[in-house]
Amino acid sequence: MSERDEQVGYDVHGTQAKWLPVWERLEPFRADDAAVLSGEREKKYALTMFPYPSGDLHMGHAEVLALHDVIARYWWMRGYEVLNPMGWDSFGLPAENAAIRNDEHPATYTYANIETQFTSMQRYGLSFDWSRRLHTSDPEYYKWTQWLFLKFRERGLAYRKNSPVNWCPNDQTVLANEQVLADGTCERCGAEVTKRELTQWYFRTTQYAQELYDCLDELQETWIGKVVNAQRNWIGRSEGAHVDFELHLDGGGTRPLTVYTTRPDTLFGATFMVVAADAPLAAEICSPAQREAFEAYRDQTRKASDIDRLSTERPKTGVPLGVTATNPVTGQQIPVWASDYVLAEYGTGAIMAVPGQDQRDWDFATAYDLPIIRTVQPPADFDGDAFTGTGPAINSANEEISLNGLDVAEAKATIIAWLERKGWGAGTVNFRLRDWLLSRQRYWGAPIPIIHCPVDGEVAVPEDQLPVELPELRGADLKPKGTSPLGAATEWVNVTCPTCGGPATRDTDTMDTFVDSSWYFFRYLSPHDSTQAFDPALAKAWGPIDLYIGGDEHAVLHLLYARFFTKVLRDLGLIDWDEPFSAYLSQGKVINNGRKMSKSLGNGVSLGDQLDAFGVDAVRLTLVFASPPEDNIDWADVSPAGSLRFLQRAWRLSGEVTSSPGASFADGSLDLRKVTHKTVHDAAQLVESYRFNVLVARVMELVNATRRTIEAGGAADPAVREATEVVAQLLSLVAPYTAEEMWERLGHQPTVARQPWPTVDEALLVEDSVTAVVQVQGKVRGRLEVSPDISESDLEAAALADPAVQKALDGATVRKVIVRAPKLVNIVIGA
RNA sequence: GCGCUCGUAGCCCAACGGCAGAGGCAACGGCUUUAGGUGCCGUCCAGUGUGAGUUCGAAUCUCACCGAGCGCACCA
Repeated sequence: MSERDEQVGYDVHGTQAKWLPVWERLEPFRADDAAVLSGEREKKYALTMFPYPSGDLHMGHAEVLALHDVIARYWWMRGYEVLNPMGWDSFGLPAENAAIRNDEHPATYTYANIETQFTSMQRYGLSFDWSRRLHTSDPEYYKWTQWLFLKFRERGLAYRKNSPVNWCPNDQTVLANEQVLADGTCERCGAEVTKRELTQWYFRTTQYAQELYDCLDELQETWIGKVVNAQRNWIGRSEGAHVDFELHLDGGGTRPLTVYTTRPDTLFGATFMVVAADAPLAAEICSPAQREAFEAYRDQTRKASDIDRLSTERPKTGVPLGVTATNPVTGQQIPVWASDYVLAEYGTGAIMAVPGQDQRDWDFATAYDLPIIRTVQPPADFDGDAFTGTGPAINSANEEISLNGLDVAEAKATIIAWLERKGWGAGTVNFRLRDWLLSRQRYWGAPIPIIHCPVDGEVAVPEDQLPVELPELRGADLKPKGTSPLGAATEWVNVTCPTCGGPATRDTDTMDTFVDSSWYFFRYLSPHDSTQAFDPALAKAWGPIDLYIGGDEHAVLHLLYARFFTKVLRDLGLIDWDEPFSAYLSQGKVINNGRKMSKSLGNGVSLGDQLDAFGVDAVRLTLVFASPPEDNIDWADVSPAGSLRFLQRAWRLSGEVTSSPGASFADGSLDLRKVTHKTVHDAAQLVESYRFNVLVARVMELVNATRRTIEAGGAADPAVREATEVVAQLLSLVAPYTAEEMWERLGHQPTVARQPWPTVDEALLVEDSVTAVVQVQGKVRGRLEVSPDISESDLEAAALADPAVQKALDGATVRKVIVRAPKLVNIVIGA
């Protein structure tokens, strides 16, 4: 016992040491599948993002775990059967880099850190069902990651293609689009990402683009808005049209050149075309005369990094391809150019350029002196370049069709219908979302279960041979060399083809670790099942997840991938719901002095130190109380010492209650009982709307009210016992050790956390009297104590009779009286 | 440039369209204490970023602007 503990009487660390083993023995939070399968109890599935084992837990973990635990514990108290599992996302690069540094196996680092984090989580007093613990790097787990990959491939949702891909020169591996930040750097290490042409595995996420987009509407209400918004932006749905131009090749002959445009209404203003310089199409159609210039330009653009390329400040450059195309509405021959401002991977990799209505095309046209035709009438005072606003169409007619005078929306519909009739185009929808590149040239991940055979090509590893386990490599074997380290394990690589029995080789890439985490919440359902990835009956019973809590950094990455996996699993017939996370809440960051905590700034706060100094409960309380969950917490603004003081005040109550357990609360004093029941009533609403910080404030009020009653000589009042028991119960959501200790001191058995939610006596929620405010012209001029069920006419009469109100009225004419019984009267005066 | 979210006491944050303050931190004062710390009691502090609008009434709804955070961005 520290000196401080001795003086205040509350032994923080002793209390922790006392209850932790009791809870381990009682296992109060084990989820009962049978109760849910039988329908005996309603289910709740609480999930928080599982951590990567990169060392011990830090403040960020502490926050999300504390928030998450409030809701899980609340559900238990409300009588639900709660599935609240935890595991580790344990494949990934840090372990591999540590293994190289220390000349060891990545598993050494990984599993040591898992044990450290597990111990810390246990001490942190969380309501996890530890019997469902999993690690994605266990062969028992990644066997099913591989199995799912094969299922996806059977449906054509996993495929290999050659394409320019994002390459991180530091991590020596390819990256998915989602892992490259907006500034062209690696999401993981910050290195500048370059491009490489490689044959890689992809998941066909684009096949689900429309559904992933549409379902966001139903998530709008229950997900935090900015995440839905981020996903909408990332999927990037746009409506437009495909338009076919006839391309005249240099050697004679024609071929169609299809473009995607969101502005088909401006087709009459298309004065040239641009093909992405790095698209194969550009090389195919380039005339011999322009070939040399084109190739020089193309090679130069390939060398440019994304950082340069993405700069919108950069002047437009390009080279003519020496061919022309026919504008289908004007019949004009327009030149075809190659440029790097058109992206090969978006749309068809070619555009119709309408400089009159598109600033990029305008810039290009002015740089190369190409014609500009306006097809939308700008306002008289418009003095910009391209006019991208709406207005009537102009210069847009031929013998067959005229758009002139139509507004943009009408013109679009008209021209699309016409193009469709002519067979020259069609309205279409396009997405920014690309397929998910899942291959990685690193060791510590799930091997891709494919065998390459010179005879049979790509062959799936037969299901009964899964998992394809990682070969034993360590230390220098794992050094990045631009190709997968697995390639060096020749005994592992060289196999016989499952189809023809001839010599063949394994695929040497591993899967992106985001694949592992895209389905872990299914594995929690039956984590020890060796016969299937998960039990569909349990998925039906427990799913979908009722609340998912995690960090914003996964707003598009993990959350989008997990949604994609869920939809595919549904189409595989394994589940019957469409979205994995019914509600999503993102927690803010824990910062210090306005800055992100970091070693270089020297402003890091050690979770372990805080726990040692103030105890688990005070740290948890501080994190929950500091702000709404999604706001950042600045550790400089909060007071764990203040939290500890409050816990001590609450704890002290439990020692001063002199009535016996089981005392009839009905005999207690009404004033305190009303506060108690109102607090319980409001607490439920506060938890369900995730306003945990306000919940804590309300418990503080209840403690204050109870203290006042005791000071007034009410220690034996049953209302004091009732209030203190409620404090213990509500506090168990946030400060489980203190709550359990209070519960015991009040004469009860553990665990307080599994006590049913206190019953609210509705009669106690009704006030005897309320203060009605009387306003004159919206300004408060008087107050009346009235019965809560006073009639509107009585209240109006009382208000008008009030001397203070009479004075304020000063004989003026009452024009109108608004009565909102029992709380408010507003008197409107004047002519 | 487009989009989403948010601006309330010195600070963190509350407030079904109806009295701007629930709770906490900090500060200050008192009591307790040899002292510091702890504890208890009390005090101080804003008219809600700015400007319009809707309304009997706006922190709350609408619009514009300013500022902050986040997402997307040469995506045609």
